[in-house]
Amino acid sequence: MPAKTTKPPRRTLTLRDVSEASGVSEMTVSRVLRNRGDVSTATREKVQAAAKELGYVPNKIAGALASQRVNLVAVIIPSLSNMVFPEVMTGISEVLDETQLQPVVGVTNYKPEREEKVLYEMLSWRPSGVIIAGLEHSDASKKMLAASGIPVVEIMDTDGEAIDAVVGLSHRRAGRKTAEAILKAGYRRIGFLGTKMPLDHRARKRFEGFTEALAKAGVEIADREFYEGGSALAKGREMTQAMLTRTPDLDFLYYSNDMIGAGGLLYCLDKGLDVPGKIGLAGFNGVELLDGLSRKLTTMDACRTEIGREAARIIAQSAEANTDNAGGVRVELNPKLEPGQTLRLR
Amino acid sequence: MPAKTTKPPRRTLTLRDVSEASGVSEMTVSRVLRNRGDVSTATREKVQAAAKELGYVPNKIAGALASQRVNLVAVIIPSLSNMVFPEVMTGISEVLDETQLQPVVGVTNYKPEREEKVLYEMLSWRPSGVIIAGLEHSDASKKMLAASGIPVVEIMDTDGEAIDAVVGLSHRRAGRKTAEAILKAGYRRIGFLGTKMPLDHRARKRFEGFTEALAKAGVEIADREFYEGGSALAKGREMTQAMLTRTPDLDFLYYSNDMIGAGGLLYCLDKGLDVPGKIGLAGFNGVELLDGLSRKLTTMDACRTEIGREAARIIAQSAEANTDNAGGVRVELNPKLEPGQTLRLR
DNA sequence: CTGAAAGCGCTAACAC
DNA sequence: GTGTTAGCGCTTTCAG
Repeated sequence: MPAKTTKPPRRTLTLRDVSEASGVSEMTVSRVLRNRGDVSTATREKVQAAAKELGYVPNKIAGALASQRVNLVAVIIPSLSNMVFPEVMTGISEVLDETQLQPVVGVTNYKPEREEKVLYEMLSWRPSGVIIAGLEHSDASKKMLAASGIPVVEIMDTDGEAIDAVVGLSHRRAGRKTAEAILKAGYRRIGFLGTKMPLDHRARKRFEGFTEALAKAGVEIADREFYEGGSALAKGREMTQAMLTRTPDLDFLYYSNDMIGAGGLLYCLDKGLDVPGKIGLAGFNGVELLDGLSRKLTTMDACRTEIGREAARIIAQSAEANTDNAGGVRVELNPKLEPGQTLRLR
Repeated sequence: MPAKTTKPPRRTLTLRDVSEASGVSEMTVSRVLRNRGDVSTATREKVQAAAKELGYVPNKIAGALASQRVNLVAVIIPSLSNMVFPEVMTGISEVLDETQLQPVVGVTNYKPEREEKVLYEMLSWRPSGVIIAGLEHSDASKKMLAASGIPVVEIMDTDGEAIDAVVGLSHRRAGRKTAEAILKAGYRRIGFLGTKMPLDHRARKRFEGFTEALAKAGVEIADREFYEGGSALAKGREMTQAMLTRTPDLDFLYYSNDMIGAGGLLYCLDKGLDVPGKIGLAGFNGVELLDGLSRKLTTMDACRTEIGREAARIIAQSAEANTDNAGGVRVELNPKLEPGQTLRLR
């Protein structure tokens, strides 16, 4: 048995290996592999054959260091488990697929300190741009973003100060508009059901806009209930039951998202309640997933795919122009209430 | 106006900047920032202060190139929009959060050529390991994985040949067990509803196992229906209606996933059908999201979180040991049918 | 069309 | 405890 040896560092193939295998200089091999500059068809084919034969995969780390270019876009979002962010991702991918850029996602779980860490990690890879959810960030995060020297697009929300570009909608206004529609339909005894998370700023802003619009009409929220964790559908059901038991004379329930709204709807239908006659319901998001429910929930589409697309477009343009910011573009979408079948018509 | 100038290359802060700002050598600054080696508290603090003040973010590209170490784990999955992969991600993150490793996800949309491209891109960043869904890959993909010199864990499925390690379950067996339970409950006129995608190998294997077990009992699928795209809940509803209209004497419907199963269940309940007396239903996955339905769907939990956790553990161990593969570990989970309330008891 | 030389920003390894 | 030196694997630049 041989004496104790230090493990040889594992090695992967390099340009040099392809160069030697093909008898072409490293530089020309590099040109072929990147489709840059003119290379004769003969050498091109020789190189490609050698690379494929060896199973060579270029080392982007070295390439990025040398070229000072990294075609990654950092996408920082709070969660992947509710339906909203995967749709944003779809929009982003759709646009970036047409470019050299690639999205890389980081998930914060709605925690500022995690956001800070994720951001730091991603920035340390020197991406070509950042798409980040929300306008609320820790001071350190803001500083990093400002100092990053790359385009930054904050998405989802427009109620607040942006660092660079923003694409989203006013959740305060969304809450207000929903309240107005509910009042106009004649409902007056209104309950609110939402997430407990104080860090879901957008849900908070919708709630604020909602109560504000009610107040203007002299109406106050008659009851409220908050939840945390678990299956949103089940929670919506439970919360609705609890609330209607406690406050039986409610005639409308506003949910902070469609999933709990759907749970509430199922509960009401199971109980044989007259929806939307006796009691109306509304959610928020426009989750396509729920299209198969017996009755279409009143909601407001958060335009998630469109937000993703637009943010990606802004990044792609800035990257192309090689600017160090996104020029402070501001895109505010203005979603309408989709009446569905759980809000009575007047 | 100044003469036309070439844009100065944008520069971010480097170790050198921190070194100059703190009056400490680059090497020592590097040590402080990585918590490596002994550095006096005095210099440590000087350096940290300078770094924070400048808003310095280290350049991992350079670091990775120099150290030949990249603490990324490539995770390659078909989709983020059904509920299954986000849960796998949860399991992966849970375990990797305890380590230096970071997951980076790539999405293939069930397309082998996309998988190949995503894999190539990810391998070009020289990750510490790969977690990839399924056992079916293009030859080129298999070659790349084999040549990568890093641990590879294939997840979800165990019906086939693995490249290195595998963590999953036998979908063929899952289909078989479901069929056996259905037969045992006395159902005989059975319909199948699933995705059209020929590339969802796991759904295909469940179907194969299912029909195989039925055949053994002399039973044949009485009707079948496949869908593509759109809201799964809505599709489940539509397909169920179509099938029950076409073949009214069916007494059981097996769905290839819980979402369409839920759509079917909603349809049956809306129609006032006697579930599970007159007609039984079963899905696959154990989607927690659906817990709030009026009746709990019979299903089989695919152990998604556990699969993610186990795969991550294997990668973490291999990375720690600095081996160039995962040692061909094989973990096969064995989920049981969860009877729920849409399968009649005998 | 092809090649040679000079780094990119950091860290390993070793000296002091 | 701290500094010095030599690359990591590629691309940029410039010369043929």
